Amino acid sequence: MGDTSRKPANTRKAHWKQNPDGVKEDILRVATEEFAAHGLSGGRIDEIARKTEASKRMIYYYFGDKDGLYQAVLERVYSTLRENEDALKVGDLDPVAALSRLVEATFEAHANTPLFIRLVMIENIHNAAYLRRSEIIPGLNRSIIDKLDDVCQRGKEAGLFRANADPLELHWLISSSSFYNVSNKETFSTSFGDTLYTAQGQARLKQRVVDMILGLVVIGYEPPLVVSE
Amino acid sequence: MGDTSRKPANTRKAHWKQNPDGVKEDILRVATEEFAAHGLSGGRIDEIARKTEASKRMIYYYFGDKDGLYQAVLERVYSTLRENEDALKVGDLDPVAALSRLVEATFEAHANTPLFIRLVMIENIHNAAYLRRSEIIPGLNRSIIDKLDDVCQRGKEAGLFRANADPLELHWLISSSSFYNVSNKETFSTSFGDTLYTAQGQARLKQRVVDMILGLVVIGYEPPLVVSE
DNA sequence: ACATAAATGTACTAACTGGTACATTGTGTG
DNA sequence: CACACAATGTACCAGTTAGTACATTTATGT
Repeated sequence: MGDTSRKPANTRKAHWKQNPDGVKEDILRVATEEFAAHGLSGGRIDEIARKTEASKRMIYYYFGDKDGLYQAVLERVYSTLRENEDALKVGDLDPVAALSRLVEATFEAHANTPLFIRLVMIENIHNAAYLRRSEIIPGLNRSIIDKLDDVCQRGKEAGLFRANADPLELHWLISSSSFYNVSNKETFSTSFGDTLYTAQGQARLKQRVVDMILGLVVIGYEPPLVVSE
Repeated sequence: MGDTSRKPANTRKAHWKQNPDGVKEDILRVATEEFAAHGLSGGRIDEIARKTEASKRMIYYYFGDKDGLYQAVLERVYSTLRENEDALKVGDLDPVAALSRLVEATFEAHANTPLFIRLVMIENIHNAAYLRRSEIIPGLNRSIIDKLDDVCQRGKEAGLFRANADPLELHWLISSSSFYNVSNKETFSTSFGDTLYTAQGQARLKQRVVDMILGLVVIGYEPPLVVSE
């Protein structure tokens, strides 16, 4: 093996380091993009193999089959999102400010994770079949409900919130706007123009969602009359 | 093989009537279900051919290719929906009742047309590429905006509505909850249980959405304190 | 009736795509 | 150092699926 005689053919990894987790992670990263872009049936294993450092062989080695890979992608994305949720602390804010902050944070979090949104859209197309099959996901979204519950209780005790304010309903209401904002951006823009999807439009929408939620929950709430932009 | 010598083999159409529109419509009906169920890439032409009275040959004869069929499905569904929208009249209601009715009707219309919702979800996965390519769809959803605009103007003139109430924003807000309610039913139920998707839950959600919108628009609005269920 | 075009049936194919068989290389362990 | 096992590369296959070639039947206008 003289100094020049060694020609490793494929330079990128002349000799592979044993790093299964790195390989798995790389595959998952690429697969997430592929499935988010084209769906489960539209996603191509060969395309994932082409874009990853690993090979098609390794995809099947670690994830079994296409469904297994999709499931792993789904679980990974849900986990990532839970971590984000957990990071948000509003315990030291007064109830109204806390609720306001939770709504804004949810709206922004959705806007910042379009890949997640797309995967959830796709999963709904599959009637949540893979989500249901998952063992790690049920109860994963608990933390956001807990936070809303805490805020609601504090708000009610302070006599600021209506008695019928319900954490689960609130989560649904907040999520619906936040999710739709990302999921239906393209069809909505196509039908009605992109006024609501400019920076100003998005800021205004976010404010409206906050106003709606506060209006529903906070007794005697009057939205700040932000007039001209 | 009985005494009756005439055995038409396939009884359903011993000799076909020339009825191109009927055939096209039949294909579209079946294709709508197929694409709504499995998406564009997941939908199978052979499966559509099997379920329709017509044959695979006729699908290509009338619609060219898979994309053409999908596009036709999309346009047909959007058109149907426009007709539904047009049918709704709220001109003779006072502004608050009219807005309330528009929200309820939108919520219900979405709940009643899951196939449409699924196709829009799928179209968003495709970044609205086919919707954009359509020549008949732009401006098709105009009528709902017109209705909201009319109601807003009447409400403002009567001094009932806030000055910044905006028809497009309102449509977005109303649609978001109505759409999400159907589109994300499966993942939401899986994560948080189906309390909100029982008959009572749905009625309550609908009421909440109405309350939110009225709270945002109607000056001094206080939601009716529907307490116990 | 007859020509012409529209509508339909049958059988086929070319390409794609998920998945696998088999050989090989690297790594930790006794 | 040898052995077992984990990790990887290469080439391949079998089933699926969109799309087509070609022949045939029905309606229609003259």
